[in-house]
Amino acid sequence: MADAITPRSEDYARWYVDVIRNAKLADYSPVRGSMIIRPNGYALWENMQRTLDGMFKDTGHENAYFPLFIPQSFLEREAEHVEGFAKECAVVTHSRLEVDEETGHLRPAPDSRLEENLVVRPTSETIIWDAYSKWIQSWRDLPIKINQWANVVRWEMRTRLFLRTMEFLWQEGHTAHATEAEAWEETRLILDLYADFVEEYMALPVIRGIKTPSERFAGAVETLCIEALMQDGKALQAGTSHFLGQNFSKAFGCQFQNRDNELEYAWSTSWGVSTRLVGALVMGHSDDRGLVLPPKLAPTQVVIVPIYRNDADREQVLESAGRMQADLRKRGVRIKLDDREGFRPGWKFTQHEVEGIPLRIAIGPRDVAAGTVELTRRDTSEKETVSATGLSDTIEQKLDEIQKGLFDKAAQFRESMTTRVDSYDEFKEALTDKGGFVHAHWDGTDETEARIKDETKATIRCIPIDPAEEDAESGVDMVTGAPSARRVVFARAY
RNA sequence: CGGGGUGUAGCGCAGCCCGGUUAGCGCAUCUGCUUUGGGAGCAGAGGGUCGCAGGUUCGAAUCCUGCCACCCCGACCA
Repeated sequence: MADAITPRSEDYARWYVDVIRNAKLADYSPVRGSMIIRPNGYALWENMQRTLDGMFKDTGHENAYFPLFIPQSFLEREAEHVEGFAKECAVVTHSRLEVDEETGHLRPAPDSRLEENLVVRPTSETIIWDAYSKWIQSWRDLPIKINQWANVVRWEMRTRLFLRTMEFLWQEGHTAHATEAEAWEETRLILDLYADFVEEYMALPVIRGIKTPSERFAGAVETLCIEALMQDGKALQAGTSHFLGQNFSKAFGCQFQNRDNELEYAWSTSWGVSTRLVGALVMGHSDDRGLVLPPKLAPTQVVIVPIYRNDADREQVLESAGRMQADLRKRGVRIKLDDREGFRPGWKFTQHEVEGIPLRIAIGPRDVAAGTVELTRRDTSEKETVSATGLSDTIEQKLDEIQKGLFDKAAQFRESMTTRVDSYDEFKEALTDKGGFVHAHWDGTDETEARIKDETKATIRCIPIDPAEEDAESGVDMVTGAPSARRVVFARAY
């Protein structure tokens, strides 16, 4: 069932796809660049969703749902927004199909041409701000803090499972505020929320930073982001939080009367994370044997594999296993008893490892007799025999250890993959030799940034918000020698 | 859009150069028996418009022409 997984060292891209397919997270669909998210992958997404959704609600946000179709003209309203998204939109032009008598195939019926084309949303700022402009009249109508869970479509040239698909699932938050300061506060609040989520639940350390103008969201005044490092030394943007200023409120005529009785355009933010996070999770922790999942997000945290030779053993073992399962379930542990017939224990072990279940309990006649079970950690392969009494406590403790262990390992890896350089030669050397994050001085111009990207394929991932002391000091640009206030973070990225 | 590659059973492939019985192999699937502490063994079975459309030929998976699709690598993007 599980085919061989290409080792990371041999071909990282293939390894990534092999892990996803063997762990049954996703499959290709008949349409290029779009994927089927299978139950294992969707369960992972649901766990992320559930956690994030709770965090949004705890910070005063409400969920709503805006339509999939956007009038084409809406996209024209905000100049930079058009430029950023126009070239990757799916457009609906007809409302009906009919059989072409000549070819016998279906075609859009010519007389069903829409009066105005509809765009399948690549993001929802426009349709949401059109609505907000109707809802907001007074400072008393503010703030509006809405989130939606939705799918969006961007007609990408090159796609990769989870990391970049033409249709993807995400959440997009859209808020409207009475003051600039409040909107900024919101932008920053969400950035920290995202960072906390990725670090605490996904067990991946992130850098919080500001995007350079060239990497900014189309239509934003400022884009904040979190950047994570993958095992092949490439960076991945894991979430963005945009301060939109008054760009969209102006584009959609959304004014309100403020406390000083003046007309003012609303201040806004938007922010999102997507199913790309599932890809980040895979790339961040998994190994050559398959998926490795942090317990806090794993759909199944613990699996029990019963072992027996005959019916008498079977009955005894299953009874014991059933009791453990019930105890752990009561504690809120997501646990599965794999009592499927027709699969041998060894086969189950391997399968559960491929699927990334953090902890395995094996229990056989020997254990029942001795009052023990065998525990095996997915992340370290560490195996130990522990007492069946107090098992629930042991398990909970182990799950915590795994969660922490994964974060520490990823943090250590990032540390070892972070280089601080002062010259362009050192910079190129660091990129070629080991990749990862390279901290260097930059003169702040688009030209230098573009030149470096052109010559090295490395982009400025962000200007860190909380720089290390060594990065906060001033210096000179490694390429042009012009003054630089501080180091910024470069990397080759997904 | 540029470069590379691949389309033959659910998956992975061989066969094609040099046309010729009923298109083959591994894995997976199904049945039976034996097994079960790290991917089981034996026996049997089912499953194919050879990507599509033309053409050449007595005969095409194989040769010719055209088309389509997908994957990988780059530029663009979450």
